Amino acid sequence: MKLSNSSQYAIRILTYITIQNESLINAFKLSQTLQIPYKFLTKIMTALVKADLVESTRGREGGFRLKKEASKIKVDDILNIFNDNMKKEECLLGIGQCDTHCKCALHDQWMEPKLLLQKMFRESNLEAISKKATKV
Amino acid sequence: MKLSNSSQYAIRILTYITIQNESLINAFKLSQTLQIPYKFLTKIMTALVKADLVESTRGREGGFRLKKEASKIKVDDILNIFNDNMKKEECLLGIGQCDTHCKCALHDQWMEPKLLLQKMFRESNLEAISKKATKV
DNA sequence: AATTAATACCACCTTTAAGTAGTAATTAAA
DNA sequence: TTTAATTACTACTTAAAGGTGGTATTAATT
Ligand code: SF4
Ligand code: SF4
Repeated sequence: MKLSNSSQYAIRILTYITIQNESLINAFKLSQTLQIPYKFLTKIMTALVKADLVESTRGREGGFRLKKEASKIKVDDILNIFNDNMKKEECLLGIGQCDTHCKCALHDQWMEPKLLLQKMFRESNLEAISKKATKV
Repeated sequence: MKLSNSSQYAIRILTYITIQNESLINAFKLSQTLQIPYKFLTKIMTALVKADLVESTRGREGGFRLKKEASKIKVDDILNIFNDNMKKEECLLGIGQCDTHCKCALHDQWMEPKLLLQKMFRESNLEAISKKATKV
């Protein structure tokens, strides 16, 4: 019942970049500040670049910045990259394909938290959540 | 954002045993009915026996039955076996040790679904949920 | 032009979850 | 007492996530 490390890291990275609001932040700084293993972090950054959430500048004095406005990047966009988002049909017991008539033992109780999680992921954007964070 | 296969299987197994309410059900029957790989299922059953949720009878005509009343077995008890329960300090972004003053970017939105999930796991018992299930 | 500091890429290693195989122990039935 | 049907135990294999290492590429500085 948790997000993958990649997703957790990615959200923290992007939140931090949003808060800093500098022209460019490099991987070493991110790795140090957020305590994420450098090599793993660069792997994640490459994924964020490929997903068009971040743009990179190579070479000396290079680094990363957001590619869109922070308000346009939703948590869901981040989770999608690592296949870690809460899908409409997200299933708690792994039987799948159920509805209100054909349902598993936990269906009823699962619907409410599931919807809240979907809502949180789909409606939260980086600008909004980065304002709330008091630590990254 | 999902339970482990072991937890999913275990909940389905125990729900099915509760619904059947037979004196003994054997692993082959469970495996067939619930479409769970036989060898993996027997491994899970051993864990359930060791956790005292189920008792077994070995040898010919043997099988499994609940060791306590269904109403006394909570979903949380099952998840605990596979270390898959929602702990009080369960953390979404992996920073840990936060409160309302020192919190991550998603803390506020995470509290509500987290509490609902805790509630679901801690307050649901096998008797109640097995009545709701229309499929296992 | 050479050096340095950065990202990109590719291949590998490690750990954990998921699943499989074989055999021993147990018990009822034949 | 033998056989068949069952759970228990131990060890292995596979797949996926998490993480590391080395080198190529890029670009500003010297
Ligand atoms: S009812 Fe249960 S098994 Fe069916 S899709 Fe929903 S969570 Fe999964
Ligand atoms: S505030 Fe965020 S990082 Fe801190 S414990 Fe809660 S979920 Fe984890």
